[in-house]
Amino acid sequence: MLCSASPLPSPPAGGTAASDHHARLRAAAARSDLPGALAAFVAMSSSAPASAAGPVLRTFTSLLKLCAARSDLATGRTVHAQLATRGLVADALAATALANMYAKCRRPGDARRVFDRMPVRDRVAWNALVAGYARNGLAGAAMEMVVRMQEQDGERPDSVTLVSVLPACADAQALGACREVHAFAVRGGFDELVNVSTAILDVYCKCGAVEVARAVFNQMPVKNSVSWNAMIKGYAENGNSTEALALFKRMVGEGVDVTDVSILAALHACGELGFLDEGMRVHELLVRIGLDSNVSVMNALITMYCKCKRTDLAAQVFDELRYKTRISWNAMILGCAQNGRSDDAVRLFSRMQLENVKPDSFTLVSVIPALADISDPLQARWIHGYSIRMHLDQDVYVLTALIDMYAKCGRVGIARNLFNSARERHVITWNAMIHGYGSHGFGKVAVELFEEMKSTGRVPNETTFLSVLSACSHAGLVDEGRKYFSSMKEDYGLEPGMEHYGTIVDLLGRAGKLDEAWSFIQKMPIDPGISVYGAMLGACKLHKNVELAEESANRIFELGPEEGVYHVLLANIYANASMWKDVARVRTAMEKKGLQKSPGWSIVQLKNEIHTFYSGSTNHQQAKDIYARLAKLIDEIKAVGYVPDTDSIHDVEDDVKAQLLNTHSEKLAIAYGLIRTAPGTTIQIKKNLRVCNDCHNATKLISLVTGRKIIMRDIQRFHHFKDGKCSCGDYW
DNA sequence: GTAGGGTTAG
Repeated sequence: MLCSASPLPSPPAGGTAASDHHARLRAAAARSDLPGALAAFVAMSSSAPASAAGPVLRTFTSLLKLCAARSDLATGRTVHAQLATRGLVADALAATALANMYAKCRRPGDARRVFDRMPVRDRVAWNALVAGYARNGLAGAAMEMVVRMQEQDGERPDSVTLVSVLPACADAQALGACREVHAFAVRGGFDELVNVSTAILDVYCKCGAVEVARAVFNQMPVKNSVSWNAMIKGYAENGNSTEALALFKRMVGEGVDVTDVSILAALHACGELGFLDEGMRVHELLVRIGLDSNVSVMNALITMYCKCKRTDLAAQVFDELRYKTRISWNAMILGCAQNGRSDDAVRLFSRMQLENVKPDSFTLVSVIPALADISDPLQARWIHGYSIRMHLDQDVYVLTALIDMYAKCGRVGIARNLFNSARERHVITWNAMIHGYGSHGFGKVAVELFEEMKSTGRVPNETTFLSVLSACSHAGLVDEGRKYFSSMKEDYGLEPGMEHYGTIVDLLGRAGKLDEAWSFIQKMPIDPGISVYGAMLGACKLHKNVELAEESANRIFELGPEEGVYHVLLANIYANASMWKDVARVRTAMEKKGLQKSPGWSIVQLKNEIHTFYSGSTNHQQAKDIYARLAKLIDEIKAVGYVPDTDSIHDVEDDVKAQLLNTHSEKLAIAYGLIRTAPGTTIQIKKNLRVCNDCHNATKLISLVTGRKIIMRDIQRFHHFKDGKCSCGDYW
């Protein structure tokens, strides 16, 4: 059964046809022309007797190599069958090529079967199996094979073995195994080889030991582009984009060949750091070295510009891209969505479909948040149906985005149904659902879900805690919130971040425990940021505490906020206490710093249209009807006890104050919603700021006198108004 | 016949 590869069998007399086929096959294989090679192969096999004039082993192996490169399992199997009829499958060369083919076609089990039938296995065969397991995610098996090749066959691993098994160590996050391989490589002198040392430093990076990797890198006698790239990438992936970029610049400076991979890593780092100028320099460089024809590089360039908040520059690159891949579209859509350009994201998504580019889960995960932001229930339902038609609705990423979207469209019930029907749930899926409940004020349900999550063995992360803490805050669950905050570090070893501290201040502050909130801030192990003092300031407004408000505001102003909201908050707190001089002082300071208060707007969502209202806006087509309806509405709610809350307005007479209040954007939006919808229809409003006290109060009464349910999404959370009450329990 | 770095995600 054993067949030797050499000497080459000579063609039988008159077998010119067979050798012609053979020559054709060799030529096709050399051109990487698999169909051509296969055609010649089949012709040759049928025209010549299998025994004598059959193709020589080398043609088999080169054909198998081609199949492996193209993951063409069907052709690979044909070749396997031909080898079998000739009794060649036990040959070391053929079997190794076969095992390799199966491994590259994602059939490690078949690779193993071929391997097991080999009567004698040499080091190359072992190596092929190790590499096969490693590349198919079977890290444990790959490492085990390295042990067995030594124990079973007495084969010493060589450099190929090491380079093959190292990615498996990374996969398994096996730092210990990596150290072992490293030690072995040093003992055998393999670390002199650039590819071995590069693979070692790469695995150290992937196991989080970047500094060890750097030591290996520094000691390498010879480095090439791949070594530099692995090290740069290592820094970038371990959150050290600064060092990644520095190393990239050194690479350029030392004249090392910059490749597409180096550029990809550099762009990634620039994006992470938001370094637009550096990013543009990399852009120039990549054009100079002709990498602007490389789509992957251009896609990374789009992402870099988006991360630097320059969707305009990204769009320019995108538009000028001659060959766009699906990833180009995905990167651009995501960039728009993450820069608040939800409409553009949705428009691009439509264009993508017009141009017949098939979306994938990445596309949906990018466009669904944009639709969540737009909050149009009709479009929400449409994208859900679309995800189902594309068979992507059970993809965890997509599903999680859908849950989040439904919650943001005010449909927590649908979100929960999706959550329940999920075949697979990641931590983030739980987070989205918990956050959904919290934002709607269902703090108790959020807490129950959190408990269920823990009891089913899921490990919460920082975001889970943020969601559950914020849920507690919005529902006034102070004790639970305190408990979870300490559990974070004690039970899960998670270090609270600025946002967690801010949420606890919010929790305590809303509940009126201002002193406790203040001393909590004083004891923080990290320097409190604007968000923390901002939460404190909000609580001071709610509970009318001027003294602590001033303290908090002063800290905020020292930190240099970019928005005028904090000045406005402080001015309102002074106004409430009738401290008019202070009001004027804060206003002047705000103007001096050139800070502005963003104008408030509300949108009302009708069946398939969205209408935006600004405070006092009169440019709507039906403005007259709207103001008339609103006036009537105010009379109706006054009859059930509405008293305008003019606290937040000053400098003008009382009747003007009431007038100003009555033209708040949310009231206009509600009035329009009432005009345009049938009795009993739920009205859905979205507001860009926090809803004001007076509008909150008025909306409660409007829900009472009209018998309508009103769902209002403000910047903080959702309010469900029904029968004169709000789901937030007046606690927001 | 086996082999190092690699674009988009909640």
